Amino acid sequence: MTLRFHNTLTRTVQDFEPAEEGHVRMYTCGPTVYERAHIGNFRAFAWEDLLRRYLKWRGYRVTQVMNLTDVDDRTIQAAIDRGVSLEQVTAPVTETFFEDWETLGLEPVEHNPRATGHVPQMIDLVRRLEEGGFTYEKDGSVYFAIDRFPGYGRLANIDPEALRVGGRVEGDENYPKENPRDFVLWKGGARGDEGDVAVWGSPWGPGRPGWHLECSAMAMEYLGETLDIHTGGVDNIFPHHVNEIAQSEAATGKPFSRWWLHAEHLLSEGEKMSKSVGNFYTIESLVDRGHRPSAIRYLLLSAHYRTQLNFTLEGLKDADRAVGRLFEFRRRLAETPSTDDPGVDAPDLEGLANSWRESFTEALDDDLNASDGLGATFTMVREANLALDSAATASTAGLEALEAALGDFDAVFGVLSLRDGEETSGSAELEEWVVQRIAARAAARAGRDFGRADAIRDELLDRGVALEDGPSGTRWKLVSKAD
RNA sequence: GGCGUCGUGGCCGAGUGGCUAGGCAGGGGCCUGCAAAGCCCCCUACUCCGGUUCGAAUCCGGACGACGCCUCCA
Repeated sequence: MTLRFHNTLTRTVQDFEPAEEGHVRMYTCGPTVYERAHIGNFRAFAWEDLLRRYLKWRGYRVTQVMNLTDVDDRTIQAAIDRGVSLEQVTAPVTETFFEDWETLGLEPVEHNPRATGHVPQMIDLVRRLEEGGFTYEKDGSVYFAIDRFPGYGRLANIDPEALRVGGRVEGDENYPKENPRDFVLWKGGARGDEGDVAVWGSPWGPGRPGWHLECSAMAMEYLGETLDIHTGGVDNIFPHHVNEIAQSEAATGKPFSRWWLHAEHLLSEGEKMSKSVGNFYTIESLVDRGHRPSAIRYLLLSAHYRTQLNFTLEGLKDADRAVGRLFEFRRRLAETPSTDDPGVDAPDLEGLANSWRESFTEALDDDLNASDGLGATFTMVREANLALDSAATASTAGLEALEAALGDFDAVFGVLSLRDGEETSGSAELEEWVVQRIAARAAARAGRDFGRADAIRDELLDRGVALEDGPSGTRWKLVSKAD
């Protein structure tokens, strides 16, 4: 089968081919850095990371751009409220954003342009639009006239005539538009309330760029005039992406992006996340409560990206167990004695690995069906466990094939590599103490003093250390602190 | 009002016109000094009402319910 994605432009699943063979140019709508991002935001970023990793695993070179919106109404308001500069608002938030990014094991993308660093490019774009006759100016602001762009709203399946005029638009007297459906490219004119928090010079006088403008300008700066894939959350479809298309295609006369992929929202405890309901989480708050990042990442990726996913703390616990199962399996592979004796490998481990790869590829090729891919992986784990139960040793080639399969799985899902870091104690003292207690317990068991042995095991468990007795002795692991 | 998505077993979540998703939880067993880990077995569902069909949870129609967007929220 071929790789295919759901394209919001056509509302159908289409075979995917980048314009340039073997090279995917991808743009991702990034965060507005006015306050710390929450897990809902990270559902989209985690999925985009899965998409990126899968494309790479399929052999494509990926050039991805994710912008940082560091100037908009909210960042400006925050700066005014606190009496600080825009930079003083956005710099710390940007820093925590990338901390969370790293916590979740998201790969760095090729470019993270800031809006404030690309104002000249944005002004250029507005000038092109002006020359093309798509704009009008009023009181130092420049607007895009949507009725001069045929096909406006196609992405969102919106009929421009039917667009309701909301009270919010009428209420913004700072930007009087000819047509309430038009959008601002350049916000100029007198904005006494904003002071000089965010002001750039332009051919139309001092002002600042509109939100939609920045993505088009930065995407074209780094990726050219036509992208292969543009991603974002469903809430961005209208008006943001509709407007990006309008201003980009009006300027260039070329399709702006060949595929538009949109992630559904994350629900929290059954309803939309909000601070008032108290179901609002950040990555940091979850980690502080003892949840493992690998579990958070797994949960965010476990449902198909085009379905609403219900995030619950119980679900997070389930996810933690599921990752643990994969982790245990990989550990078992590493501990299974291997042999090069060709007669030994009665269970066909290489066959299991191969059929996994086939199922996994089929699942992910189908519009990134992550749940199906996970299902295939767990099926391989169960069958391989069963095969290993029936033999004391396994062939080197078979074990290597399974390990390679898990490596491939993790190149895409990235949960085992996160768990690796979480399993180490990080404390030499703890480790030394654990080893001592295990030795003491072994002595008690040898003397058949099981009461004492169990007491030691409980003592370790209180410290978050679980023991497992196996043929080759006792091993230990850290348990989740979350519950 | 307009546009759109969705209703699957205790929970979470794939999928398909007839053939086991998967994870977690629960019950029984094997293993273990007892556990843990692992394996086996069980619990086997598709909101409701019509229709199409040899056969529908899967297609069509309707009802009910949930959710999202409708100018700057991933």
